Amino acid sequence: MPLTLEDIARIAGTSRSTVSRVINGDQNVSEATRTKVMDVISKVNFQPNLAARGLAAGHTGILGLVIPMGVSAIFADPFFPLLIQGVSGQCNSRDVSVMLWLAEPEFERRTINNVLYNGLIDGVIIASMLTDDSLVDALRNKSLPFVLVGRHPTDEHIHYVDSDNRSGAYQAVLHMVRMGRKRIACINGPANMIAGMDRARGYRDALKERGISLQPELVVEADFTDPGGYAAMKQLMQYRPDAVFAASDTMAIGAVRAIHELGLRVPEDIAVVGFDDIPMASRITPSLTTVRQPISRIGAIAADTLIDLIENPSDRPQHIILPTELVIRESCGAIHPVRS
Amino acid sequence: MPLTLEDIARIAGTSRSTVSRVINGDQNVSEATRTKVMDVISKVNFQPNLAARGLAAGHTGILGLVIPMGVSAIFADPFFPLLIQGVSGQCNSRDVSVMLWLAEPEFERRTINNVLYNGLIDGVIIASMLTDDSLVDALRNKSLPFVLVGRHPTDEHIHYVDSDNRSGAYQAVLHMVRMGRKRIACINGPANMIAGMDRARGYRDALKERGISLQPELVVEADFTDPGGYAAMKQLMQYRPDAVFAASDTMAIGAVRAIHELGLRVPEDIAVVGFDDIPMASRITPSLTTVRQPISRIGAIAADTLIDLIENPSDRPQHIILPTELVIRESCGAIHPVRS
DNA sequence: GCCGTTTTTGGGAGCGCTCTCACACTTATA
DNA sequence: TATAAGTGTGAGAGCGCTCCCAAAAACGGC
Repeated sequence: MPLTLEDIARIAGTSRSTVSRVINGDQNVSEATRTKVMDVISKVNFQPNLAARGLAAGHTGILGLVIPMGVSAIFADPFFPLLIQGVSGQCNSRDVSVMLWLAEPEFERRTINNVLYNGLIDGVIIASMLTDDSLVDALRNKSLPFVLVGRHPTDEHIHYVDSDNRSGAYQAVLHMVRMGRKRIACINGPANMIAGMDRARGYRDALKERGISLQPELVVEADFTDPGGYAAMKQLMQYRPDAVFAASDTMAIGAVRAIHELGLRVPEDIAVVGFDDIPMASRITPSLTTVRQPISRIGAIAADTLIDLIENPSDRPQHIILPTELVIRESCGAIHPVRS
Repeated sequence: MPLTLEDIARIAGTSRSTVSRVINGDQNVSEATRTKVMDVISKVNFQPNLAARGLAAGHTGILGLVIPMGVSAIFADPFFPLLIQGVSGQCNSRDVSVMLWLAEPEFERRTINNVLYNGLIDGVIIASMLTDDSLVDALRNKSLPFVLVGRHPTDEHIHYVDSDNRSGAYQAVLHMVRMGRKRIACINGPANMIAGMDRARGYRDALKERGISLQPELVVEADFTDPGGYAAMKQLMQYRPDAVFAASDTMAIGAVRAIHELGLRVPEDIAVVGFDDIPMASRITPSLTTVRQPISRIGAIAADTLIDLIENPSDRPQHIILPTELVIRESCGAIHPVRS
């Protein structure tokens, strides 16, 4: 049977209130009492009951992390694991616990209610990234603090953390233009994901800036998976691209496989640039030029932002965009000169 | 301000107790009262406060999932994501929430206390797989129900779910023997991980059964990562193996890269078999023969076992070993005949 | 030493729920 | 018709904590 505050108080020869003060770091406790109570606490390894604390205090020190599992394949991508890691790490050092919801579509309705109203969660991080997420809509009308991973396309009042997808894609495509590529294709993410939209925008901006007209047939939409990238590339081949920008490394790797299968070479025949810089990117042959985004840091900052927000609800909307970085390797033809 | 049971009772014209009965599915409520209360609940979208419920009932309907993050690289492997997915899915359908702890070493002490004593968690799934995990030791002396993912090497009273690592490795190695390989190397996992030990045992058993003497220099230990497999393979090459069994696909892929880099062919010169059947296994060239283990199912079954255990603490120790399956592809030379 | 302050402490109320118990009311049994 | 045995309901206590308030102790300045 676990001990209670009252038990500790009895052993330490003081009162429940004082023990509570010691645990919560209240200043108004004499040094003598504090050390005595601390001794008892560590001797019996006391841990206050969080349910009781949550009930009495009105907050629990737990934060929710909601990840959509619509495509279960999405977990094959290292994005979510890294995000979870970032969130969890930051929460650990801020003394906050993480509750994870992998929101499967059929449970979504229940998930929403659980997240919003059960009183266990002080706030929530939503890793949705859909342009029209019903969870986000539901949260907007509630008082529960929340932070989005991935910017919100319209509502300026929503806090979010994202990486600079547009600029990353822009740099990547610009680089290929500079390398002399003329027919640069784009394997885009799904249209209902904001990151996909932003990367497509960067692609278009780069072409436009260089006065290259956009060829609609050179842009195809895929689902961020390897097979998706593979299929998209096969489809693109008929239009004879000499370069391709894929909105994720996973798709880029699929695209490279498709290119090789048709007997063409990367980068000599077709240059390939991905997005994310997953570990695999540097290991495939040829190694993949890609746009690095700090996924784990996004998670950490989202957690930080949310915790600040919970402690200080009056904060102005936080819109944090982390920089991306073009990592040049072999697949874009910049390192090894073209052996045509 | 969220509503309480009392509010619902007032609106429905009944008492707090009756509303509580309706919510918890008590039989002794008249049909009329039940529907009336249900109507109110769904109309105002009432969600009972879980902290209060936890405090009053002594359990919360939350289960912990502890994952060691010692090696952060471990998350590059799809194992944990799939495990999380399995646990989470099963918990969703059993109406239980999941609290995730990525236990970083420096926080481990705190994690242990949080998990064991904070009163929020009804039970915990430990995905440790170390042969000597201090968390497991700590839990053994406590009354908190827990289930291990990965069998426990010594204590028969501990509940666990695991896949049949020994048999999987045994089948894999036996297969290579049958294909005529004479010098079969083994890239093993770390010695302090039980899965690594079991797979090494399967390797040894297969050799022994076929009367092949174990060559110690053909067995090296790596860390389940791709670079680890790559380095291990480089080291093995001096002993001229004609086949290699890697204890994970990730290591196998690293090994294949090492082999190719030295100008040798897979499977013609060296056959390779991995373990796990990650999605990448079927996509690399040559496609990887591997041992499939049902990771997501392990997670689901662990969750199920734990929930049963919480509801019925008197259960006898559950030791569930799920079967593994050899998936034959190109890298072992069984599909395409050896072009020597 | 006395009075006003400040620091430290203890007790009470109450967070929103569950669970036990007692009471009212119905139905079956003798 | 009286008694036993359900069925449905409400009130009360209490889960372990925080927070507020008032009392006690310690401190300072005259």
